[in-house]
Amino acid sequence: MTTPRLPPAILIMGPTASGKTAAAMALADRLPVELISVDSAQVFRDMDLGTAKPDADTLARYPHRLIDIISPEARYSAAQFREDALAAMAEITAAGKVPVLVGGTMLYFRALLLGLADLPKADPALRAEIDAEAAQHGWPALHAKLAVLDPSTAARLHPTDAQRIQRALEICHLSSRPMSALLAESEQQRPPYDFLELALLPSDRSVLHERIARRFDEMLLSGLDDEVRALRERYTLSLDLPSMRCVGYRQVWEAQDGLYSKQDMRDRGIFATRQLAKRQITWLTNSFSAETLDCLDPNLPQQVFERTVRFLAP
RNA sequence: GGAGGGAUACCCAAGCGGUCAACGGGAACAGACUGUAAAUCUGUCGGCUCUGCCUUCGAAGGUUCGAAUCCUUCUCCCUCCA
Repeated sequence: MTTPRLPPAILIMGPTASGKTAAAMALADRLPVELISVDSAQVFRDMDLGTAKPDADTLARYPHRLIDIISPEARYSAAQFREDALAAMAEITAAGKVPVLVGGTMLYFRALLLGLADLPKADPALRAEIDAEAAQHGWPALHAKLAVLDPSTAARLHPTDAQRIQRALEICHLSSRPMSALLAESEQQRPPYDFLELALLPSDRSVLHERIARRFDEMLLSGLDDEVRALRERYTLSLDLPSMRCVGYRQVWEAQDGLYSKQDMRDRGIFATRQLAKRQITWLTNSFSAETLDCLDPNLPQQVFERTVRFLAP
């Protein structure tokens, strides 16, 4: 007796500038699919150029879920993504279509596939308190505190890893249990879908680097500087907001504040994007048992299409 | 033609007689990662037969026990005066 097949879902994962959107559109052209963006930067409204968001026309023809869903003043999270993505997938599946999740935020893919432990959610006030304490005593002091509350987490964190120390302390305070214990108790919960995991990886990283440089120059040419200016006028933003820490936005902002020249800003923007791509690639190759396609192959969209057809029609 | 300033590892840049294979920063490469992830953090980063040795601080000489650091000449770059 065979168990009924789970509804299919397609994952297109790849570093920045790997041609994910083109691949997704190739599917949308010929198959009954709907697209869900898996991108921690494209969730922000009015951040278009720097996040390489598809333009308005493209989005009208190829609607993407989870793009333009929050203000640049707001914060998103992996847990929120999981919830939103699962809701969207259920809707799409109920409508008889196949969800296609496309993007480059590997933590979100991970959260979706493997689930997240039952941890307390972020508490901005508490984080502000912890930040204030860190400003006064330094992160190593907070790391020492954590070593008392949650020795095993402290042991695996470096004393300067501000973000993780903060999160671990936050969990201790909110749940009065150490993060390590909560994680140990959690079970993996893979959603009820039959996933096709595709990884778009470059066979030659230097070619991807060239592509990133070209694309960043295009962003600058098409007015990234003005976009950041407009954002700063329209919203109450600061450099420590997740939106303004996005690659490109941060560098343009700092150049506007005179921290360095336009030329330096370009270089820094390109380097930061390269680092980003590198981290994405590392995640992809280390964390998912995905089928790899070469994102530098000009036939990539066609390959993704063929692979998907084979998957959907066994 | 004259007067100054500068040449340091892949790049920028500190050092100005010994503790210098040479502070920093960037890049590159590797790694960690559970509600900030386009984030945050770590390691390596001249060569080797690697608790030591060898070759490096524009080039060649010199002074000194000892030089990237002082002197001389040369090459190249910048500024100013003609």
